[in-house]
Amino acid sequence: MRPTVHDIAASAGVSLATVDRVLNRRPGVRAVTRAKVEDAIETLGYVRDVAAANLAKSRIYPLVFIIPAGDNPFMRGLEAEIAAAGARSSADRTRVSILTVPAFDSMVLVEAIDKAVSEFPSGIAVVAVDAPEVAAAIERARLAGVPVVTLVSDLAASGRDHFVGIDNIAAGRTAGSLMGRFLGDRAGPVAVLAGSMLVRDHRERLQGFIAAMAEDFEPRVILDVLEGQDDPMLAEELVATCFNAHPDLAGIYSLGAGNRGLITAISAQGPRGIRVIAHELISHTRAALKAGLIDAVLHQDAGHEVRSAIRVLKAKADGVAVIEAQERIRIDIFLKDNLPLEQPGDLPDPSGQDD
Amino acid sequence: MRPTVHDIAASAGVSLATVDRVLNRRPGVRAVTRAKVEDAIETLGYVRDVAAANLAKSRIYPLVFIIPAGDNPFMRGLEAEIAAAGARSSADRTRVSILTVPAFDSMVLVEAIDKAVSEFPSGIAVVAVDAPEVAAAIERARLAGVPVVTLVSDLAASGRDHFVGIDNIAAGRTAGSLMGRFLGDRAGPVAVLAGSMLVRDHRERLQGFIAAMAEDFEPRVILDVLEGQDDPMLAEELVATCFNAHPDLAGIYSLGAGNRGLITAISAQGPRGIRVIAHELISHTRAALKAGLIDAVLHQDAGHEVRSAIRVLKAKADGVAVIEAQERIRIDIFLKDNLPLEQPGDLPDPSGQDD
DNA sequence: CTGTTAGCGCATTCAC
DNA sequence: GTGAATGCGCTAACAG
Repeated sequence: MRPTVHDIAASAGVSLATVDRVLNRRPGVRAVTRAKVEDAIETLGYVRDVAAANLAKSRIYPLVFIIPAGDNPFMRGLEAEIAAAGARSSADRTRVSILTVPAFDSMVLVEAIDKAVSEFPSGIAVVAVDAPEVAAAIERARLAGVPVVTLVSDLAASGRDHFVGIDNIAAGRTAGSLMGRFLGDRAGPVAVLAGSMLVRDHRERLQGFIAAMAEDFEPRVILDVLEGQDDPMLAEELVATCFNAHPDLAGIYSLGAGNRGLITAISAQGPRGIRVIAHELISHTRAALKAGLIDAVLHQDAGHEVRSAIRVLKAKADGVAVIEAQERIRIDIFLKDNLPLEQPGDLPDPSGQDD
Repeated sequence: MRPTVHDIAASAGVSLATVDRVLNRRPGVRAVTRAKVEDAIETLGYVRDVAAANLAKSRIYPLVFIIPAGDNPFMRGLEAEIAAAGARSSADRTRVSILTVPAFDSMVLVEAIDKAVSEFPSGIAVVAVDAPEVAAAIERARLAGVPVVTLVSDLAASGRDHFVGIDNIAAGRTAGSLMGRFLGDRAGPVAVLAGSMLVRDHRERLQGFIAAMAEDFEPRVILDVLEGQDDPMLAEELVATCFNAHPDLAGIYSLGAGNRGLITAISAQGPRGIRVIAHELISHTRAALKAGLIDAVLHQDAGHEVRSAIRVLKAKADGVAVIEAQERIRIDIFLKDNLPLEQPGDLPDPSGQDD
């Protein structure tokens, strides 16, 4: 039987209240008494029953997720996963709320963070915008004692407690490595379609892609990056123009969220054997993968990210350790041959817009 | 505030004990009373607090893992992950024990299952051997009310509650798809190195590989499968012989656990530009990936599998639902560019033997 | 500074 | 058939 507070109280010759005080590092205990108790804890190998503690405290963990608004399907899928976690929240004593803010607007994001902090939640998960004022806001949250994790897009300089997301440089390298192997001896330049070079994820993916292509394969021209602003119309136009300008185009790496435009442009060209690698498995990319229009899709599992963020925030709030391996978000690689079954709640595309 | 048993007792005009009886479907309640209570449960939207219930019951979940003995590094890594979960077991009210049995010996496995069942654990996870007597043993376990999940290797006919592992046909298809793309226009046959065709996982991977190669790419000779019995010496010999017999060999798919022999044989050949795809990320395959001797490694995350098995068994024991998406074991694809950081406890290779 | 007591939500004796 | 009382391991008033 595991030792309980009673056991350590008896062993140390004190009362439950005193044991509780040292367990929870509360003041009002003499150093000697404290030492006796800590000794007993040590020798008995006591570990606190968190479930019982939470029961006694009637503790719930209010958690705030701050994510970009807009019709980016990945973000909407993320939101759906957060909502799904919220529906399960009674089981894990958690209460999650979602704040959506205009994408890429650091000032509004700062306001949202400050507002969230003012309500003293147990933790905040935020899709960060790469700006100093945001880092400062996160810093304020931490000073207020509110754990913060960055989600999907990191902001290391902020001193956030943890980052929940993939290694985007590695993702770019992976795309480059696959592209190099897929192309083999085939000549011709490679195009890169991004959303915006102002976003850290996109920059890092590009950086990794270029590095891997350069290090491991024969020299190959990589065309100037096309910035589609994650807008399907613009992306389609850019890609179509690129096709015309480079009839010998060998491959395309789409590292952002402009995939519907990309797919439209590729379809319009007919089969030219161009190798295509894109990011995020959503309905459009899934269909294109099946149809052979896209060769591979790199992906991050939004459900995993949300569950991980919740586990990590709870752990930080309780000051306990997490299982590192469980919180590592994988760079999933999907070919048409290892597609997971489509599930009802999976990354919906509610607006019928694009990604 | 969530409704509690008190609320529903008050609402139904009965006592706590009666509420408890209908909650736990115990006899001794009149139909009318039961109806009243169920009504209150329904209208108040009561959901039981499992943590509190477990506290009251002082419940722990004894879980038994039955896995193959021997020096297969994947299995030893699996064992390490089970042990790691055991070390954390106090947190989740779980107590895991490990039974190792000789590999591929169905009779001993049956004995182990029956023995485990006789101690009435909360659940059993077993790396199944594909044999009818094993299916029968699993069936007996379920009749005894003990939930069973198959781990890594399935046995669907057994009526197990759940399978924790990857889709091996999809894994084979994925390997085939990658191989086809990696080879491109390059001519030459492809070899397949397996452990044994008596094992279901290996059969399924081969089947998927051949199907994908045939469906999606130009016709290509796939040589007769080499059965290395997961023995490094034999595997090396078979691969070396194959190299000599087929100077134009274009690729090798290693779908079993004979990778050290494979790697030795490839190294001995010097660079011939042969495309190699293997299974399971362990120290040898990791090194070979970095060195460029292997192009890609398909992998299943043993840590995830163990944690999933525990979650599923607990859920089955409590008769509650699992989060499907969380329990789907991915076919991880590793290139040298997306290798996870090597962690101390990761898939050790304790015996210095092989895989 | 330290101890006593009640209670978190639920399960389980025992009476009635 | 049903209810009252006690306790699981822990925290939080409130006394002293």
